[in-house]
Amino acid sequence: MIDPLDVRIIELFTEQPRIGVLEASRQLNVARGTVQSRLDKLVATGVIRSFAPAVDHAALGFRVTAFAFLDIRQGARGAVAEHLDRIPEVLEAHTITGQGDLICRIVARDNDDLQRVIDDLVGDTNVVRISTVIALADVVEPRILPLVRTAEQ
Amino acid sequence: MIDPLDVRIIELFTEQPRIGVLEASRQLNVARGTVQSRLDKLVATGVIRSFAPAVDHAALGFRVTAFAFLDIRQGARGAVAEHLDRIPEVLEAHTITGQGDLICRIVARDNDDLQRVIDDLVGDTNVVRISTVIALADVVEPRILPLVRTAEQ
DNA sequence: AGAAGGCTATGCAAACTGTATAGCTTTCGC
DNA sequence: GCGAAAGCTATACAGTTTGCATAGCCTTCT
Repeated sequence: MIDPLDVRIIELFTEQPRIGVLEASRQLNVARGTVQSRLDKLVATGVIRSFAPAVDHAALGFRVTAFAFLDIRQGARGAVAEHLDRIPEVLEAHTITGQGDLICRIVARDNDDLQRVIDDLVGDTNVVRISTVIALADVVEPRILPLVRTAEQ
Repeated sequence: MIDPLDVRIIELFTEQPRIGVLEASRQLNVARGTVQSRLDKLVATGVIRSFAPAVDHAALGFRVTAFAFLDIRQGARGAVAEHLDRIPEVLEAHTITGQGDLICRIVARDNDDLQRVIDDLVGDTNVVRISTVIALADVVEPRILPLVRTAEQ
């Protein structure tokens, strides 16, 4: 799937994103064309999804993160999906196994604002029930490099 | 906080990350120095956390995503954090309010592999109980732009 | 053994970046 | 209202990087 050089390339661009292909090739002691073709391949195979800037919602003023579990009316998934899609504070949502039908990651400016967002969520009559937990501290910061290293070879 | 031009810059670099400052300035009809200073400021204020490549764990062979809720022994948060940190399949973890002490996002190659990861999680004696839900479908793909737009001005 | 694939090394024109300067306009505080 | 400060435009230039192409070498697969 990916080899050690791929891993090092991903690590390097994660740690020093503005580095450029040429400088990367110098630091890795490989030819520039190699880095270029490896990068191209990583993008082509979907391993690297994008080089989009990572935006910090906290820096934008949305300091509260919460997870919401929604029970929805049977067969209403599509409608609920549209509803969720219209709420910017919903950063992602998945259907899940087990009790509850959906899990959503939501953000808000503060706890009062979170109430507004939750009210917005339950404003859809297809949402039968909602339970919410607030994320307090990041025990493990969002990361992917350790996984990349285990995927090597 | 951020103004419409900042939003357009973030949008542009999200949609066409390899675009470069010069081409961005052309598309936005502003001077190159403006884009450059705006970008610098967005990075300096932390709104843009990084330009790291976004790695797709599914493309690496980790096709199953799950959320695990851990009950842990009182006062053992630090120990558990270290434990979680050593498991590459734990992509993030937060302490949360309400029942349960931690929520983790974990990935695995398949359902069997998920069992292995869960076994690894419960291998810590400080983990009293764990319940897991598997993410089936992405109802709302991870996103941030809608939120960025609402943060404008 | 031959073919295919991947890496190295090299070359060149075109484009981009970093950095700096000067002028213009808008905004802000007094 | 006025001066100061801040932000944007426009321009300049050297140095660097990119995109693209080519040729040789080595390893792996058939």
